[in-house]
Amino acid sequence: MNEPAAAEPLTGAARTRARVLDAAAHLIATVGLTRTTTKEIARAAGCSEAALYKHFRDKEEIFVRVLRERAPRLADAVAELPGRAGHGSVEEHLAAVVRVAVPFYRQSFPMAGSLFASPELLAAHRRKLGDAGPHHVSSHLADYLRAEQRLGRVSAGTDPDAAAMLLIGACFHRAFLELFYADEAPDGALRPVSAEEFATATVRALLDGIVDPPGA
Amino acid sequence: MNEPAAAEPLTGAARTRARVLDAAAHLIATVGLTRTTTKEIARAAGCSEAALYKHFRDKEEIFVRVLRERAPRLADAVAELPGRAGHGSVEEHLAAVVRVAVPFYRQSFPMAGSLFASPELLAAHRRKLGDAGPHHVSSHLADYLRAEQRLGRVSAGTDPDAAAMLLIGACFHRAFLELFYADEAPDGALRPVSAEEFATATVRALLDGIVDPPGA
DNA sequence: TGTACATCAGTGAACGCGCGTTCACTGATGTAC
DNA sequence: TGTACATCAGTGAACGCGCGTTCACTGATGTAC
Repeated sequence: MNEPAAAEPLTGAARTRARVLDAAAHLIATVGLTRTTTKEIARAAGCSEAALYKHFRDKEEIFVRVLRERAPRLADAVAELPGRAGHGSVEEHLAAVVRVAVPFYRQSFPMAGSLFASPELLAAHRRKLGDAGPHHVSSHLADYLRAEQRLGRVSAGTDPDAAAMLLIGACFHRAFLELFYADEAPDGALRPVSAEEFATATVRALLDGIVDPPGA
Repeated sequence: MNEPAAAEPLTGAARTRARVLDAAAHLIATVGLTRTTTKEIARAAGCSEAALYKHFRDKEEIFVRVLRERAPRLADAVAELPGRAGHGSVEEHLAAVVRVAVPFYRQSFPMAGSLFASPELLAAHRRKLGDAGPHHVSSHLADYLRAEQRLGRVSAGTDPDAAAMLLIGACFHRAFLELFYADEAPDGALRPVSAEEFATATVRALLDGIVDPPGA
């Protein structure tokens, strides 16, 4: 969430506003943008449709606010990583990224995907992204790898941007596949099946590379 | 395309049908699912709205047929790769995959993303995917890596599924970023900027790994 | 303290618009005899 | 060959529905005096 959860419970008007955003975010994720109508939002938020217009100019503003105030921010979490360079193991840090990133993308995908269903929403959203754009995830991860590289814990020949893109990309694609197949994944569609095994196997593959080094 | 392009030019009814599917596919990719209405499809296809219903039961059937008959099939291209194991270089084969996969995903994303805007469409589509499901891309690539592994050109310790997921994931994420930022990418959002450099740098990072092997 | 007024979150009912769909119909092509 | 009929891709106009939005109004809360 972009705005910190209020310490004291929201009251009155602010509370209704928050319930509307929660309801809209939940509907987008579950029944999709197409069926997230003002009527359904109001019903889920427990207010009248007319009440929506006391808090938001129009329906599009509701969606834009959902994206800005209800989208989780993976980038912030990854941004802390460079500060941890040199402590713990690189492998463990990267596995932690995978464990966070896959559920994050799985949660964000329906909302992000719906953006492509209406490009005007996409444009409105993109312009208002400051340091939370989707490319910041891999670029912060690359920063972390550069820091470890300076410490000699990542090999000098590594391209940090490329390595970060490989890892984040794998998480992104994994999340897509999990969503796409929902509960009816055919055998082998998700390999490995368990999230934990996916994290360790993916990180290992990234660390080791897939060809034997010339000197071996 | 799922169905082979007819050698002889389509005539009469079949031609109209094809134009409707082309028009719908183009609209989804450009203005998004939300604004792909029957009126717009008809206008783009050069026929009346009523004519749509001579060829398709309803609007949903148009979308389903677009997905089945107009979605390019990356999986088929990658499926040929295992047969090439042992010829050419591994690096070059993988770079070729990246060069094909990024534009493929960039083209498919709006359509796939729109699926998440209406889950009923997603379910209808998923059920009718035979061997063209999105997970087949990485699983065919894993098959290729296994073949090279048997030939000793990929190291024995490599996990082919994990390595394939890294590479395909990077392509998938790259395509997403290119679309998301369209023509207004902030500095550093796409690194490297050129598609060719992306292909070579990504493959190199995958081949080499990012930590020095113990014996080095 | 009581009274008068202002503010504002919230409502039920109605509005108009654009959507997907259906209707009765046309005109071209094919076919039987 | 001509005539009668069947088929079917295609049309313009209309339909009803559900959508986003607006309307006049209510009732609770705050405030001035």
